[in-house]
Amino acid sequence: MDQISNISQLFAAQKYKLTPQREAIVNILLDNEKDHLSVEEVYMLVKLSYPHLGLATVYRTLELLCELHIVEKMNFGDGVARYDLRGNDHSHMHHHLICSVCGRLEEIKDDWLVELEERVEREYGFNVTDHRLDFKGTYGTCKRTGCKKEKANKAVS
Amino acid sequence: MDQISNISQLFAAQKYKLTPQREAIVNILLDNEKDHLSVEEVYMLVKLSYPHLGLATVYRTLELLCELHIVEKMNFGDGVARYDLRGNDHSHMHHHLICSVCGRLEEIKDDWLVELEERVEREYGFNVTDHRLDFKGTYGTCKRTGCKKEKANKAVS
DNA sequence: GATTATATCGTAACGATTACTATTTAAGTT
DNA sequence: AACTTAAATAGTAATCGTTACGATATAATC
Repeated sequence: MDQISNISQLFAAQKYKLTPQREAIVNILLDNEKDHLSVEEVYMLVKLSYPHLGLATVYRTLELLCELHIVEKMNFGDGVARYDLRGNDHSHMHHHLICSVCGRLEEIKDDWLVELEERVEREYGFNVTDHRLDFKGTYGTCKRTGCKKEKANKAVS
Repeated sequence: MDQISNISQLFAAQKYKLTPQREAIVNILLDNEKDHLSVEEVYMLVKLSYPHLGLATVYRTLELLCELHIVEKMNFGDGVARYDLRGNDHSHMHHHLICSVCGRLEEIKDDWLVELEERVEREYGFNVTDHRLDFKGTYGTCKRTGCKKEKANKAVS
């Protein structure tokens, strides 16, 4: 099933309406799946296809998408909330690599934490429902300031 | 060596002064090592022993401590920055368990990620300098709303 | 002791987010 | 189809954490 009708069903299941505004916002997120957009960035992009849309609606819609576990609200330390589309199973968040030279943010979509979660359960009596794993560091190719240009676009942490 | 003289040396090494205000703030952090205090909380606590201290000084000092890698600035999703004392080796941040029933925040001080960091290096050509690992979930003892009282104190995420 | 740099204080300014009121749109009812 | 009720949007004002700024105080240097 394609993403948008999948999401549409999630809305319906909770008696939420997939209004044109909400659909426009979801499409922006799908079109920029690789990025971690801020509210302001979503707002700018969505205004291209839906000029009349208000900022408050973006905030409300992203909050709703969060509640439905379609996106994850994250904070990478740059003062704005960023939103990350969850996978189709909506189970866990992916892991992140954050380059401190160029600011690039890459995702690891596998779940590397299965074993550690079992260990947490065993040793701490703690049942894990979600996790967050970020690595900060540098790409080998970035050590010689290879990709500083990107930094302006998405400064992170 | 005790913590405060250790920190004192770190200040001196970078030609920063350990003023009475800064020392008062550091002591609050040491006295509440287990917690993850917000700026406002540090401000309230430090005012008990140093009533004249200003809020801006708290912000500046915590920023400085961050720069010296004595504390780590974190964001658990409740809208305020929180600060966590790093270990004595100042190498890596600890992992966190965040209970979604009671809001409790526990630390795992071991580093469970050595292997995964090697894997990141190998598979992604990414050299890790720091990491962040949070688990969200529930304690077995919390499943029956065992400790809701604490929630008011430190709502997280 | 004069000079210069560093740190603090209090508050104003800023910026992201939330709250609020009026208006619009959709859904349900007779 | 008109009426009623509920849900969603728009625009903006208010809130709140954080940062910036000018004035003052403290410490270091000569």
